[in-house]
Amino acid sequence: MATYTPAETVARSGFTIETLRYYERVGLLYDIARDPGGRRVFTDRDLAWLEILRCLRDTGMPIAQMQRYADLTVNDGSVAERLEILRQHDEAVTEQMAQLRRWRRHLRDKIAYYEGVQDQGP
Amino acid sequence: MATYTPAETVARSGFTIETLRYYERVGLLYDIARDPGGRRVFTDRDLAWLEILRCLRDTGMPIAQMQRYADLTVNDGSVAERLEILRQHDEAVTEQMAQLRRWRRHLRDKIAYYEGVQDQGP
DNA sequence: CCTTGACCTGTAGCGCGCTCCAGGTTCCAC
DNA sequence: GTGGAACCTGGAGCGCGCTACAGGTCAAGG
Repeated sequence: MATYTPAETVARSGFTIETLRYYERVGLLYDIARDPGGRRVFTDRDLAWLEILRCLRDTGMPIAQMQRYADLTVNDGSVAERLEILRQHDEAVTEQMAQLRRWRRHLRDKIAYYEGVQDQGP
Repeated sequence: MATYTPAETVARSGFTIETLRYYERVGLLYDIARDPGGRRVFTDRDLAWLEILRCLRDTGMPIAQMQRYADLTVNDGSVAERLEILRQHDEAVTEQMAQLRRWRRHLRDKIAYYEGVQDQGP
């Protein structure tokens, strides 16, 4: 199984090393291996998990809920509850997108208004 | 012209009174009238402006940029620059929506995977 | 060897966007 | 005219999600 140094993991995950350490501390990363010198050794499994974290984070899931999800995953918790979390989040993301669409319409109306003002000159 | 008490403004704008006071303090609200007792009196113009602020805020514009926009608006600043800000923000919102769409696809793949796992039973 | 730089742990601090006092006024209903 | 709610100002505090030390270890190149 391929392994990755912290620097490689930073490059591949897009998280900073500080964020990775922070995530490990707060329980979003678990069982991260160490080499004999004490340095972190990341695996493909870890990178896959980091991608999930990035997905959840970048779609606005709070850390507390990510912790819940992480806990269910590491402790072989209920698949049903994991599904529940993901489905609810999917709904939240959909709602977020709808909201953004509505506001963008607003924004574009405003832009059109200013374009009209501009055309009429000062 | 219709006027509104702080409580009415809270109800109509969706901001808390604390947020309204904060926005006034940092320069996002300007020339808010006072009644003889010193209380704020909001007008339709203020409510319209609050809706713009809500649009910008809820689509992720940082306060510093809202301040720039507010400054241009209150001081009759360049319409071209206001347009520039709004257009850039429109692009940012569009990018944000595209990102969300991509992540949602991811999320749904994950959900489908768990549904498969669940069907196979324990 | 010695330097250099990536990495470690533990802990403190920060920036953003509010949010919450403290201590006081004003208004309205009774 | 009294009680209570709504409001005021000024300033401190908070929650989130990192981010930045301090002080040290380890590994590789010259």
